[in-house]
Amino acid sequence: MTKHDKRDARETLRGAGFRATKPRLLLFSLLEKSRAPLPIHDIAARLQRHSVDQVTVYRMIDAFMRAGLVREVNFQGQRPRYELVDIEHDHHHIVCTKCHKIEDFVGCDSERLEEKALEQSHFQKITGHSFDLYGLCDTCAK
Amino acid sequence: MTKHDKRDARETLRGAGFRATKPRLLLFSLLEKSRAPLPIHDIAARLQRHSVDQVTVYRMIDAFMRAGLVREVNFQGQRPRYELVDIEHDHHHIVCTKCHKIEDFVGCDSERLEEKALEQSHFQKITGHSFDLYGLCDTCAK
DNA sequence: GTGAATGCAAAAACTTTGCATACGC
DNA sequence: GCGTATGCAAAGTTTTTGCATTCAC
Repeated sequence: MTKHDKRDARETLRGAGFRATKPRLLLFSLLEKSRAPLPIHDIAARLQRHSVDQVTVYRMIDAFMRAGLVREVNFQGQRPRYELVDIEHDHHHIVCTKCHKIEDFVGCDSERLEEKALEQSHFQKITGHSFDLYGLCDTCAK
Repeated sequence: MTKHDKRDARETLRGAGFRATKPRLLLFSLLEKSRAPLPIHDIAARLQRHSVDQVTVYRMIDAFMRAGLVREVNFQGQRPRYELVDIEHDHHHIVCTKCHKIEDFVGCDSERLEEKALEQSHFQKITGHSFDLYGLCDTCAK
């Protein structure tokens, strides 16, 4: 993590009305470095080395979600995972059903489907969506 | 639940290699009648009136999932829900972010997206997908 | 200095496991 | 009758709550 990243994290936190505490900066850094969304368990395990309590992880994730900094992702048969929200690089996930490897992909044009759904349902407005694929990665398909 | 339904449930269970026990028939009936997928908590609460234990609910759901009779559905910030698999009437869900009402919609042509994802990723094969919408229902949008 | 945020302890909620009994076949 | 499936008890996990202390501002 570079100085630049650290300053960004600080600013983002402050901007969202948070104090830039050590546990929060560590969580930010961890999520930034992680290629895949992480479950609470993993986050807590890694931050424990820095004396951050599990309870603090729950509270930080909750606060970040409310502030729109973090997003929850749910995969079949797994506990919820969390990742930083990156508006400019929206993406979806593809999960290997065998080894649970996760990769990203972009280009889910859900607009058409949202329209369809509005016609079919008693809903007025769509505010979000989730779209995930399951399959076999190179290694597991062999 | 009609006699006809009951016979169907029996046959489906037997066909999947299960004994048609009272708790299983009750679970089947409950899921059949339910318009939305149900969380364990709800299922257990309703079957408790018929002296079915919570542990049995966990075990039945697990067994039915392995057998492909039941599918798990995950919504943001909620515990997993379960619904009967109905191959002929595949559908997706639209969830109200305010009152948590759930409706179905059909017509998610994911083939194109699956192709795109395969090109972008190191995956060989897509075996499934999940697609859910979030929004405001008629009542909550007012 | 002040109040938001944290750590620690404890409680609550959720899920799994073990085993004796019941019941579908 | 045989063996799967269940209920009950108990253990194991995960998540939430309370409160005194710490630390960012």
